[in-house]
Amino acid sequence: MDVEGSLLEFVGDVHFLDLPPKPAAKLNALHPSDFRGRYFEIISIPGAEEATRSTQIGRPGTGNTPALAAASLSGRSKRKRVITTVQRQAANVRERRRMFSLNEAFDELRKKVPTFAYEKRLSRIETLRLAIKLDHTTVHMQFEFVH
DNA sequence: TAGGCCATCTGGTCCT
DNA sequence: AGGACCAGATGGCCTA
Repeated sequence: MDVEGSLLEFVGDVHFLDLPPKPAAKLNALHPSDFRGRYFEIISIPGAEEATRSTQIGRPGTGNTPALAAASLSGRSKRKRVITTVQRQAANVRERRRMFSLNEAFDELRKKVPTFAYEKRLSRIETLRLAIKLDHTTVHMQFEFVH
């Protein structure tokens, strides 16, 4: 595998330096200050944190959503898990935290993949693909060294 | 303006 | 039961 050639594929697409903060896209967020993106801090929603720690989920019956239809097709239970607004907000907070940590991991990975001083930072998919290529190259080199 | 990228929301499923 | 994980949908930002 030609790593250098692979790296060249990313010319013009990569940047070592941080880009200015990018506001979150969704405007119907939970809170007016709920702008973050990967560069923003995760905020807490009143009530949501509490709901995260202690929640009650009602199960009043089944619905008829597309998702349920999909569940039906896959042979899974049709029982719908109904949650309150507060519980949904808490789940959203958890999901944002999860994605935040995922992005932190991506940032860590970006630091480990050698790139040129591009104008843009590596995208997530580029980071993964480059890391895979480098890993393959490393394995190949180790194999040749041993044999 | 189209396409790529990303954050967020959402609901289903998995797992403890 | 409830949190974690996942994927689809949506919409904003940016660049060519």
